[in-house]
Amino acid sequence: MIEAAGLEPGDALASSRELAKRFEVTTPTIREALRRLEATDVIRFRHGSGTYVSGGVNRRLLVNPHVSESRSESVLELLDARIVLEPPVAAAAAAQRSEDDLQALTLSADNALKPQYADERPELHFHVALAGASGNLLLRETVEALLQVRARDQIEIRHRYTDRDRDHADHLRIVEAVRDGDPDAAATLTRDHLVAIRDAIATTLGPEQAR
Amino acid sequence: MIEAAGLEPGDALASSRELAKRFEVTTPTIREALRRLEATDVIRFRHGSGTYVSGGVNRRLLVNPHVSESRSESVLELLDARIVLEPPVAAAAAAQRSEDDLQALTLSADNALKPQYADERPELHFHVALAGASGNLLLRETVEALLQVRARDQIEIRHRYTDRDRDHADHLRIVEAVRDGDPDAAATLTRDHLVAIRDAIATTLGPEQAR
DNA sequence: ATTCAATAAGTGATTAAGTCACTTGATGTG
DNA sequence: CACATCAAGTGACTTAATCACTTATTGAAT
Repeated sequence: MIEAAGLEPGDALASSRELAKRFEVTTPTIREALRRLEATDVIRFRHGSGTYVSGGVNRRLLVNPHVSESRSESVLELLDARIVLEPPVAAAAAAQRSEDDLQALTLSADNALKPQYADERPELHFHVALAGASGNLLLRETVEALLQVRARDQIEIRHRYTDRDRDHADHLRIVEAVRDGDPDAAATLTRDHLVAIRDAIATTLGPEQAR
Repeated sequence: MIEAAGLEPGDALASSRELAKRFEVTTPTIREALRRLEATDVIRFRHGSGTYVSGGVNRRLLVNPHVSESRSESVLELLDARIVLEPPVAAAAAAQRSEDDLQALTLSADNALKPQYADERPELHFHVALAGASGNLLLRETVEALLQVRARDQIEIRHRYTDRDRDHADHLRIVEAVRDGDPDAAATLTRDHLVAIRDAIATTLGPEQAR
């Protein structure tokens, strides 16, 4: 129904009672269906207000909200994965980038200085914008999903361990490489950037957790 | 509760009625909670039998089951993404592989000839096993998730367009490179392998959809 | 002794009608 | 014009059932 009506994030759904009538079931049954959609962030409930379409409608990859962090491994595992995956994405961006992508990239590089927005507006996150510049939506979504893994830790890291000026400088260098259409440089700079973050965290956590 | 009890995939949960008592809510409310868990494949219902823990408990990345394929892009987008992401994963596997990984890899390379199992037992899928050999669980999960995107199409492709003998030969060469601990070769062979599949599909679909 | 159909208990699926909690915009007052 | 009040609409949840399905047990026929 959301698709047929062409609803976009922010739009309101009909009320549970209306939906129940329309689909000829009772409200508890409708709620079960809606709860499933809620779990994958397709919709969101706002008590007393209504049910609204959320960002998940356009997101194919997502992080399982029901897997607790205690069940998953260290933050370093995540950064290791990013070190493997993101450099080639940066290279693809350098090979494919359009004018619009470059603009969005520059914008997000500046926004990196105020990380509080990045959590709500993923498109402003530098690494997401970088993946977006590859022109492949799925790559962008993959990076976006990875950044949601252990999101709490990642925010913590950005706020505490990261040298923001250095981060910004790194980002600008990557943007330059992408603008120049230099895939190798983009990949190398991205790798170095992530390795630096990884090392900073590894030393902070102490050598015993560094694998 | 699943975590606290240490339940694993296949284990049964208490009945809705029991859960309702235990959490001091009524069954419709319990059902809403369970539906959320169902949406991310943490549990699965079997009418008349019970509710069982499913594979999603250990899966951090997953494909949104509520985003229809019509809303997403072409299969080629997916293969392009895999061509970017999987070669470096193969390289990481060549750098890190353990004896166990190599054994699992060889096993899955043989199983590639009977693709029907791959859909139910992801660990037997060659590309998943390859990512697993990197030693990084998150990389494995990422590849696993990508293979779930447009799963129907991918099965179709494996069954119709793929030259199984050639596939198998490609896989064996990749295994060799990983065994030799040669990251560059592993990456190149993986890229070539995926590009070959991409090209086969692109020509089948016709040039008009090849971007 | 074995096989197999009937059965009963347990489980998920859904209904029905209602109450409570919260949000929001309209209303009216100071 | 600012601000408290109110009412309608919405999600959240309850209660007490019934229906549909699975499964292990039972018991009769082979």
